[in-house]
Amino acid sequence: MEQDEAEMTEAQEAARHASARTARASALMQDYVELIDDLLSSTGEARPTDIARRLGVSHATAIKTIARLKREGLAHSKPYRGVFLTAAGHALANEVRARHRVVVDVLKALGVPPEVAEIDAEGIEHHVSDATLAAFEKFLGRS
Amino acid sequence: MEQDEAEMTEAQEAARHASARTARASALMQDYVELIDDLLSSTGEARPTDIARRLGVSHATAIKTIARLKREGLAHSKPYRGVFLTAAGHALANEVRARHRVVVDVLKALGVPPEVAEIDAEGIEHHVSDATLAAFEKFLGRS
DNA sequence: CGCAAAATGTAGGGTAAGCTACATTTTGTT
DNA sequence: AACAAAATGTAGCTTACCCTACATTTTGCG
Repeated sequence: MEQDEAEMTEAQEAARHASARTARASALMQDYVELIDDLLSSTGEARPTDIARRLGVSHATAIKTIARLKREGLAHSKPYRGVFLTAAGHALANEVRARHRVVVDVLKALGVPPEVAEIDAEGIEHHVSDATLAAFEKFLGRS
Repeated sequence: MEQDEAEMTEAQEAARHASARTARASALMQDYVELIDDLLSSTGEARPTDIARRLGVSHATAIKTIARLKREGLAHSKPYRGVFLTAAGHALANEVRARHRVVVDVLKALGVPPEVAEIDAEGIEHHVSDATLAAFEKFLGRS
């Protein structure tokens, strides 16, 4: 019994870490999709160079990651023609942006300075599950 | 002017992303240190196999990461003799644990179910800056 | 138009973190 | 003491993400 419980806890902890690893792995994809969506709606085009500059990486890195986005069906592009999102990519962008906004708002509501809230939200948002997001929304609604 | 402001915003965004990347990179080290500290205080020893099982990775992966901890001055060990933390490692573990607890408490205070709070905190805690942590503590203190 | 600058793409290298498979050492049991 | 099982360590492979350096294509301007 005790052993069963101990193993259960251990398995749960392993699952927690696995979950965090998965979130870390998809965080970059989400950042790219969100940024591409921003660029498309604000300037009409998303060029690798702009993406790279906004993310603070070299354009070579951006191009490689964009290739991965394409492989995963989130974006498409033709050489020298800018990047566009697929329906899946666009949907993901919307989800991510909504989550981002809620996280920033919650942080600010808790007294975190706005600039700091923006910075921290960038990392936090990728680890906020649906259940937590729902709680955040409820909290904001009645605060 | 407008250009300066635009560049400023762009640089800030790049910095935000750089910051998130750094946090992601150190998250794993923190997880290891926290876990090793837990194992040492609860069972008196931290063996690679136990660490691997608790993190949900193969023992080979755990051993490689422990080698990195040693390289970074956070831990030390001799072959077949378990892992121990340096003073720096121990200090980091305490910091990380405190942050973890505060994050879990804040999530719960916001209405996130306890089990979910534990899971999400595992990822979130690594992105909580000192300023945000301070705000969280203040919030908990008066809630 | 033609040419230089900007953007894009490609090649190749580094580190980190994961894995499986195999080798070695230690532990524990008979 | 000897042997099997468990733990530990090593080797080698994969993928991701970052970089610099170089090649190619497009763009824009004189």
